[in-house]
Amino acid sequence: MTKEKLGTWRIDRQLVEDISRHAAYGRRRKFKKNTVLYEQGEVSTRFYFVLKGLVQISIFRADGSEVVLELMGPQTVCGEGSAFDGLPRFSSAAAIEDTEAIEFDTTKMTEIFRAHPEFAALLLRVTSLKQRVLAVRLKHLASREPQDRIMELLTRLEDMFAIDHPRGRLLVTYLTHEQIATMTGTSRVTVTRTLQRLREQNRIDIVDGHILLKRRADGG
Amino acid sequence: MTKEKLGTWRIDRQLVEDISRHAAYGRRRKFKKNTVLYEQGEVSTRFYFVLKGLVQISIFRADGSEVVLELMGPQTVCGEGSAFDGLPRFSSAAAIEDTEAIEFDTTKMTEIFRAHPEFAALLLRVTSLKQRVLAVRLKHLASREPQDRIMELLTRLEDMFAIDHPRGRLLVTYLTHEQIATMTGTSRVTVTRTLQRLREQNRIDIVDGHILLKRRADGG
DNA sequence: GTCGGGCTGTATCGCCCGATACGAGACGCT
DNA sequence: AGCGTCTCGTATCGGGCGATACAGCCCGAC
Repeated sequence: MTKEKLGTWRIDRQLVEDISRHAAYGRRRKFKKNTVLYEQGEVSTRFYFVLKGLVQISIFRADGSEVVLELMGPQTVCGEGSAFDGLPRFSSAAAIEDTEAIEFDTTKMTEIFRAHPEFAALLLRVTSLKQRVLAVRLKHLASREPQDRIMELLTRLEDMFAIDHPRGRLLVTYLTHEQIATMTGTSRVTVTRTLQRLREQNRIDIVDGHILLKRRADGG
Repeated sequence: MTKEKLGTWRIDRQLVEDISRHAAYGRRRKFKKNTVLYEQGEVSTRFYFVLKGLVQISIFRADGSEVVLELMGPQTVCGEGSAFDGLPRFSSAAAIEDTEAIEFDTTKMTEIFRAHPEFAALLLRVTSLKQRVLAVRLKHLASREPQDRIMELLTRLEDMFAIDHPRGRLLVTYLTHEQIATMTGTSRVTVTRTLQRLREQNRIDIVDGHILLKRRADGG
């Protein structure tokens, strides 16, 4: 249970059901651990609805360094951005666990939309949600303070993956400091230092290796 | 001509024509300078296709500081993110010039999509393009180096708004150092210093107040 | 057990950014 | 001309982050 690998993204149950209902427009595919779904730079009209496993979405910078955008777990959509705007992939997707996904192709989408306009609305909701998360991340990354950057990630994970705990909310997702560093654009050492500082500020705690976001602003 | 206020966003001509063709689904509205199109936090199903003027999209952080996402000039779309996912606006939009726009409402969209599936595909292209730009910005904001952050903005503006010049590409858009600072999450002083450094590195030049991106890797 | 690898916690050092302040120049207004 | 406003350039100072290095720990492999 502890340290089970989970994603950093989730969509609401209704949306998942709605997408699943349209699964027939795509085809089921399997990706072995450490294989690539798509690669930054290539042009493709395909996108994916992850059913099982874990897919790491990352952007490689000109100097070769990697920025991890998300870890997409089951019931998430990825690759739809570049599939719909027709431009080269701006990110790479690699299965870091054995993965199953439904692969959709946008080339026939206009026809599908005519018969099933609700599927179009659905996809618009998904791309809009992604736009939102990216914008919110950007808001925090605009700050140069590591604490802002890291807390943004933690609160986002709280929204998606936390369970209740007597002293607050416990993050089910397990991430190493190294992973947090690549997702927040800081160094590993700074992540350690910052988490330490947050503990001193009584805002978080570590329980069995997992991060606990303490309830705030209550006399305790 | 110099210092005319322009936006920081543009979409290709074909996309503009396609959207204009569907203008009948919305209604024309005017916004006076310094009025608000929508505000962060509110729930709304409306989005806008700007025809004339200039709209500043910004996110306000918890401490009150402002991160400017974009300046949307004519022939750009804004507000579609929150209009389609149904969640509170993650950004605010304010007309900083007298502005005319077509206001669309998403509530009747499923019906429209049935008759005009190409309109759905169009909107998906637009949201996907926004997702792309946000992701690319994120890639650079992940770096803590002001030079990366600022160069990202400049090259993006180059793609959208530069004209040819004997020594490189001249940015038509005029931005004060202060504006660049709020868009890149740095301080005004650092923008000045960084641009100075870029001039010393012979990567940019200032021509008549406008930034010139010098041609690179050519013996000069 | 023993070894090795991955992760976390610290320490030191250098550097660069942010905060702050002030002056110069451009421009508009009266 | 005189004034105010906006912008850019530059200086000082303090702090904190990145780079680097190393120690302790856990855990799995053998």
